[in-house]
Amino acid sequence: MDSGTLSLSDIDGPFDLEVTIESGQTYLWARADGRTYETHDGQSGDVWYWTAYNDQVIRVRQQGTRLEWEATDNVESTIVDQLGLSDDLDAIVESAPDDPLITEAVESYPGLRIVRDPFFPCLISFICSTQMRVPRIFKMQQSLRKAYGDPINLDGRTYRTFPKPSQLAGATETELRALGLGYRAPYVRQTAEMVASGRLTKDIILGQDYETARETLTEFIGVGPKVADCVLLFSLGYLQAVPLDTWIRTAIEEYYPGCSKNSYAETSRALRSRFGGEFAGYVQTYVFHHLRTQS
DNA sequence: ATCCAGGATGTAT
DNA sequence: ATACATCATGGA
Repeated sequence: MDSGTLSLSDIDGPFDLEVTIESGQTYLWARADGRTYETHDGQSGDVWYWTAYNDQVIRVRQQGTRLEWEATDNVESTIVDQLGLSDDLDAIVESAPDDPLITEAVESYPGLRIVRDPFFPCLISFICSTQMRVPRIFKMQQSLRKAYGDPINLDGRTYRTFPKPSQLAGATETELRALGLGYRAPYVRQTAEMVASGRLTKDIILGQDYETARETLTEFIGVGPKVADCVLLFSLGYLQAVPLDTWIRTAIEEYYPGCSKNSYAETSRALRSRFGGEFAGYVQTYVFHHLRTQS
């Protein structure tokens, strides 16, 4: 086991571990206290969160300006990357458009950062997210770990890694339905096969501009434009991506009716521009979380 | 019981 | 290209 502490006073802008992990942008971190996802008890200062993938377990907890970690290896750079700690959040917030909804959303959740989940787990989790409530999406990912992941030990406790592409490709549709995936079961299996085959990789997508990358991602089964945007934003660092989900579409109707166009691509362009362009995905995530926690 | 959830796919036009 | 029905599951 390895461990260490990251000083959060060295990064640009604030950081809040709880709101970052529990704002519905990642379904790959779990609270070590076993409490339900989205508890929002505001007392997560002592709560460890864990994630596991690629034979690696990571535990983190925040205490003020200290981010403690324990892991199977030295994961400092991984944590900095996955939790968006190298983003200049002060500059991003400063550059956000100045309208009432955005300002209120951004000011309500200081330290909310965009995560960079590992590609395959992010892809699978958002394929599972369609027509599904947030807490259940999280439970589905935990079920996939239990059924297909590898047990891995850290400091006397056993965790399960998120399954690798080959592990999920070997699942049957019947098995996946038994885990409660419903009609998403064949999507998950087929997409896992595609990733395992290596004919469409993360690096190919990363070499493409934003809109091309979104089109390419929809080649995966069960991935439409919205899920593609989520993967681009929450895994691949396309911070201009604005996933158009039901919450954001409602916000468009109420606050930005002019952005409502006849296609996903056009509406996306309009809202992306309205949300400031380069970091529109950040704005989208603040607004999404704000709308969801207000009602 | 009926409705709905961070939508995508298949089919018909 | 665009419109529409259909797709499981569990919680309210």
